[in-house]
Amino acid sequence: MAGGSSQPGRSVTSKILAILSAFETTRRSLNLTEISKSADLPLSTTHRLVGELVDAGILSRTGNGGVQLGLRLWAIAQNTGRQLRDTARPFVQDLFSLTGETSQLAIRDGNMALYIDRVYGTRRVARVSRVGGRLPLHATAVGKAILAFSEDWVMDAYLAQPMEPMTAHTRSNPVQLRNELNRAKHNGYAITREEVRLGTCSIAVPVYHTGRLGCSIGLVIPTSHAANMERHLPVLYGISKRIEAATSHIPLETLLGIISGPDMNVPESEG
Amino acid sequence: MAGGSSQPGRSVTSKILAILSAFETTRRSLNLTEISKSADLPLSTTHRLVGELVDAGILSRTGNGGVQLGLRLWAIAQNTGRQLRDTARPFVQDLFSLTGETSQLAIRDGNMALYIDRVYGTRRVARVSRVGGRLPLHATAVGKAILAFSEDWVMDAYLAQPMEPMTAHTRSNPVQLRNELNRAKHNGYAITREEVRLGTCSIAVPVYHTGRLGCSIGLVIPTSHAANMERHLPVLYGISKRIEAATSHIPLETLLGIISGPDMNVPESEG
DNA sequence: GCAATCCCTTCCACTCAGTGGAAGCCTAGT
DNA sequence: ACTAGGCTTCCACTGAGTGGAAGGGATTGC
Repeated sequence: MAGGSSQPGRSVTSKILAILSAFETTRRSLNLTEISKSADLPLSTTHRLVGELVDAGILSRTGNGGVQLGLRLWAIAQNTGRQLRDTARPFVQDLFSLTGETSQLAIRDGNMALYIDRVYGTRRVARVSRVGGRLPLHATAVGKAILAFSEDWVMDAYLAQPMEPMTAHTRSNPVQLRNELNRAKHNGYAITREEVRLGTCSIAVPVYHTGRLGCSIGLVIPTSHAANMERHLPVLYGISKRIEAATSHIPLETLLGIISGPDMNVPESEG
Repeated sequence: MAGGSSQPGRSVTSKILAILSAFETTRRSLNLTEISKSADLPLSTTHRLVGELVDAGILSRTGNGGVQLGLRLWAIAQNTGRQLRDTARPFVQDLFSLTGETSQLAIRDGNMALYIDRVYGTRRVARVSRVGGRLPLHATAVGKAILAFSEDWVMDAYLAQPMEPMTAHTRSNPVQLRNELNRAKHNGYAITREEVRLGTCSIAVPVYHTGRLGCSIGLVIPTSHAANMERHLPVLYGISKRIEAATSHIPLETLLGIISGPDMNVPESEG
């Protein structure tokens, strides 16, 4: 190839992924040069690949010479984990209607809580989590619920790795966190108080599937009226039970679309 | 290459797209052989590419040897058109809360209505449209609203091409449809009666953006109580106005993520 | 128990699709 | 007119990608 170099060991597939990943964090449109830097590809290669992806509808050009993710990609990706989202959504809506608080559904994706659905009002509120976004398991209520109610090896593996604090209130000490998770396990629910972001608290409960934890649902509540968050527990438990009933006939795998990426892997033999 | 053949003219990119497209229609997981057939690729090539995509998290393996779309792809794709979805969603929810009927938001994607959001209750109802799915513009109320309230060239171009009927009630005659669209334009809303599927009717109104049509919102109503669908018009107009207000500060392009794919193209000079 | 079927995985010699440096363009700013 | 930044085109080279064929492994049928 030109210059004979061609950065060996990189498959075309990995290059395409690198280009898509450039859009994983930002919601802006990017120009060629930015993509080429972010994907660490020569400009001419980026140019050609982006051109192909645009033709395919995976990416699309904006007016001012930028590039962003295309609707075709979005439409294809909508089929991922559709069963869980389609089934659970009305219940998450109910949760919002009954509490008036931002309602969320999350699953575990490796070491992160992946937000699958989110229902909120028109009132403008500071927004950290977003559908498709991830937050560390130890900082969020839905995450703590996932840790507390999964099989023991999940909590053990998670506590063994370093944990970044997000605010001054975030529990990042393994011993302290283990205590809190055990308490959550005993109580049947998890809470956070300004551990993701100052000004908001949250409360979450697990949703089971065939006896194991499937996902978790929770509320995000401004600190100003989070004094007695536990008043929402009856509703949370009720919705959890209803999601459990509505999803029980669907195998867990097709529900979640299987956890992806670098994983806290399931031990080879059963734990 | 082996055999020296290598189906020339197919870029790796196009092969990857072909594999992803295999999942565009089905929600089942597919096995290698099925993918290889659907994408029209040799089995060994499919095997290698699927392997790479699985490693990247774009696809994921299910327990029983199948493959389905991966969460990573879904998470990346969530950034597409996020502004419109995030902004409009609470209003679509309101629409549902106020009417109790399945509420939808759609945009035009080429010759199809692309469903961007959908809010519905827990009651089991027959479901044709789905988020990320497409239906022909002439068969749906949201589609008719899009045709009726877009610039004239859109309707003209659409009526010039053949239209498939979906039920016995679908308008597929261009003259008849043009009359109906003009009537819709005059009335300010569009309806369908069992034109997508027997047993359901629908009503929709346009949502404007800087004077032009941006998207449309509508309700799907079982024929059994669709006698006076127009009773919902005040709510529909109210919600439309509120979405208009909430999105007015966002440029149309970043809202929609630009229409992709083979298009009824915008005429070169302004029409 | 053996053959048939289906599907997945591995191998490997061939070669063309993909490559990326360099040069050329175009627009905007000074 | 000159500079700077970003986009597009060109093209000779070559190793990444290719796919037919053969090998496994599981399941079914008789």
